[in-house]
Amino acid sequence: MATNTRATKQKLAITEVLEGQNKFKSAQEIHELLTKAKSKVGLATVYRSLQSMVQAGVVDVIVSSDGESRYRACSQDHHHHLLCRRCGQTREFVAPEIEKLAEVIAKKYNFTDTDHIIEISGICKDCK
Amino acid sequence: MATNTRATKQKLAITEVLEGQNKFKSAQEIHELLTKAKSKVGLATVYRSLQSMVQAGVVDVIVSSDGESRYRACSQDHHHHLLCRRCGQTREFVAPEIEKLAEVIAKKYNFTDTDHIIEISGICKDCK
DNA sequence: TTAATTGCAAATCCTTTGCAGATTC
DNA sequence: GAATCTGCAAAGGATTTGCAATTAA
Repeated sequence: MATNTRATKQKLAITEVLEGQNKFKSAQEIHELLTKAKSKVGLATVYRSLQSMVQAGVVDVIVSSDGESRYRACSQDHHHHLLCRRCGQTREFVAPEIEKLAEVIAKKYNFTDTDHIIEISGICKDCK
Repeated sequence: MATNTRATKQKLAITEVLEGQNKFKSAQEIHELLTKAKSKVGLATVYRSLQSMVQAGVVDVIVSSDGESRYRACSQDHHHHLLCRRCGQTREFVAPEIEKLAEVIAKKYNFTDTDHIIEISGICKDCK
């Protein structure tokens, strides 16, 4: 593939927006953020840029359960969510042990560049 | 929603097809299989049935990297998935340690009746 | 009977593409 | 100046939805 990549205003703007986020965002959301930031970038360009950034390894993607791809600048500390099925409240938590285990499991099956989704749900004490 | 579910020929046909598979299949593939098997079932019905089956917990779903959902009859044991972001191949794994950790974390925040979603993604060795 | 389910086609939603003009190197 | 980008609008592909007809209970 084209290992070539030119530094354009659009790509810089996208990179900037991505770095201001700590959660995965969809291409459409990124496009909205750009618009709000007065950077006019076409939606198609957002998609194309994100694509090349993923290939270049500077951006991470995940596909959510509704089939939408979500992007985030690589290597940031991430956390996970604990969700109450009744009231919808969420809490964030960090669990280094789980991170490590996930890594070990991936390695066991020869997977690299790993990422993971861990969501725990239950009934919180207020709803009990 | 509707916890009600009627036993229709269509659902039976879908169940039958699913049970004859050991790999995740997309709704469209399942629809094709049905057609080949001389079971005329509308595509919309396939989607709707799969949806309710997932809710009922008798079918597993995963979303592949191209945004397509794939379905498979649940296997007995509780397991998780390792997904290759590039080719979409999946492997199942069981990790009692993770189960335990998830439980511990939930308890720490006073959550009960817990459940969890754990998906690890990466690039498999064939795609590297 | 009657509420759930189906099939069809139209409608959505996210994403990709074709192409002419604007840009970067 | 030439190879890449961009923007726009049209095209694609998966999934959903409206609605009248059908069917299970």
